[in-house]
Amino acid sequence: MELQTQQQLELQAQQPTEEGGSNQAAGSSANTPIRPTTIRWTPTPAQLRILQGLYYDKGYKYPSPEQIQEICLYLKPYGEIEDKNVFFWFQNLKARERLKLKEFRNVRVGGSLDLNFGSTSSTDDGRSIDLNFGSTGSTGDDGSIDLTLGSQSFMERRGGDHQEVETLPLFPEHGENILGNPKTTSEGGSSFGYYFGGSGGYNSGSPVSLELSLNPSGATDLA
Amino acid sequence: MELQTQQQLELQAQQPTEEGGSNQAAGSSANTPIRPTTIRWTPTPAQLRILQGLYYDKGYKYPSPEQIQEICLYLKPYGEIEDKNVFFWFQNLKARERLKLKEFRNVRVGGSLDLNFGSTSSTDDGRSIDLNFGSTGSTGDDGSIDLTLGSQSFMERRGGDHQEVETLPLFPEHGENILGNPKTTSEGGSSFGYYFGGSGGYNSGSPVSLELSLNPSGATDLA
DNA sequence: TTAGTATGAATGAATG
DNA sequence: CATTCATTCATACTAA
Repeated sequence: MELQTQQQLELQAQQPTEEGGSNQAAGSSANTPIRPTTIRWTPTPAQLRILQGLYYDKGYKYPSPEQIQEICLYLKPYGEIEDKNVFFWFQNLKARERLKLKEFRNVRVGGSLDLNFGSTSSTDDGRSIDLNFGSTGSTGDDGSIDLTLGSQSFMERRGGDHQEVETLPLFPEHGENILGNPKTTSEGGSSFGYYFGGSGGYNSGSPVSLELSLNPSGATDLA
Repeated sequence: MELQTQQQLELQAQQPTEEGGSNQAAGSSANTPIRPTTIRWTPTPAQLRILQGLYYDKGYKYPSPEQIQEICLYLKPYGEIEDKNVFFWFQNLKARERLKLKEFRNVRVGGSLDLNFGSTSSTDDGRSIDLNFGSTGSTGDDGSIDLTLGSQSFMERRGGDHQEVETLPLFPEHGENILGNPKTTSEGGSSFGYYFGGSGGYNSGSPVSLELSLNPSGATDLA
């Protein structure tokens, strides 16, 4: 892999997230006699299947918090799970797919590099998660390199591969009001656009004489 | 009910990150061919403590741009930092706290999760896990959701230990705070229990009167 | 055992 | 303010 000098100079205690590690779905499957010493959540096969089904089959790429919760609740019977697990699961899956696509493109340009996808090493039997790349438009290998991704606004916005897959009847929970002109958010608050813009004095009449009274009792603040 | 074994495992804290060594020293240097260490800002422990102290202890949830600058200036000696870092930090913390709370509040789930994707199931894949959930209150455990939301869910703060923020020597304890809610949490440091000021922006001209006394001794930042 | 990989978790950054 | 992207760390799991 493209493992670069992975140096961790600044390490921020990333830590435990006191969550019960108990997994082992109370579910039906009797397999997966995993050790009960799981710190982080590990989706049970059933949960995984369902999640993947939602993502791939149903096309739920961007579940809202409400949906996340529903999914979580639904998955509860299949094993210990929390909202954040679902949340992260979707986040990660999206991120990794995007990652792969990006690498794929790079590889293609470079010439022929070996990339070994697949081999998901899925201990599970059934479902094979096939990652279908080249979802964006043509994907024809006719040699025409069409990186029609550019022309993003001003700043470079990452891959513009938003799903927009299809309009499937998602959760019948509540109709999302799709306003044609959702520009109703009154801005002007703390958008801090001036940080980037760098222009404008923005010295509005907010003379908050904010004074930090610090008692630097020991700058070399021992950790 | 899913009774998760609350096994508080002893987490080894990797390594005590020295705060003094501010990362990303690049920038000042003319041109370091070396790989720029860490593109994005990573708060040093000291900075983190201070920020958390401001947020939790003092209750600064909506720092004005001016305040942000002050904070940033104050944090400078503790490591490389910019205004936008502070801004983002507060934004993110607020957003995530809110999300966290949202999950709690949201106890109302229709339970009508419409995921009927039993497609590849074929006739029988060996597993007897029913993937058909209907909102029709099936007697199964899927339809009936137990609203056992007693435990913390979704994005809990990392690390059970909230660090020793309480001994924040800086920041005068003025009874006044930006939003008027002197949470003044005790040593607990639990962050819950905030009120929503509304999306109207913070109160300009906040009564905060901190005194800025930058300690010129940038010794912390060992060169 | 160690190494490598897959992936959960966390968070800074950014956009609308 | 909400949502999402990107990057990184930490760990579960598998292979050599």
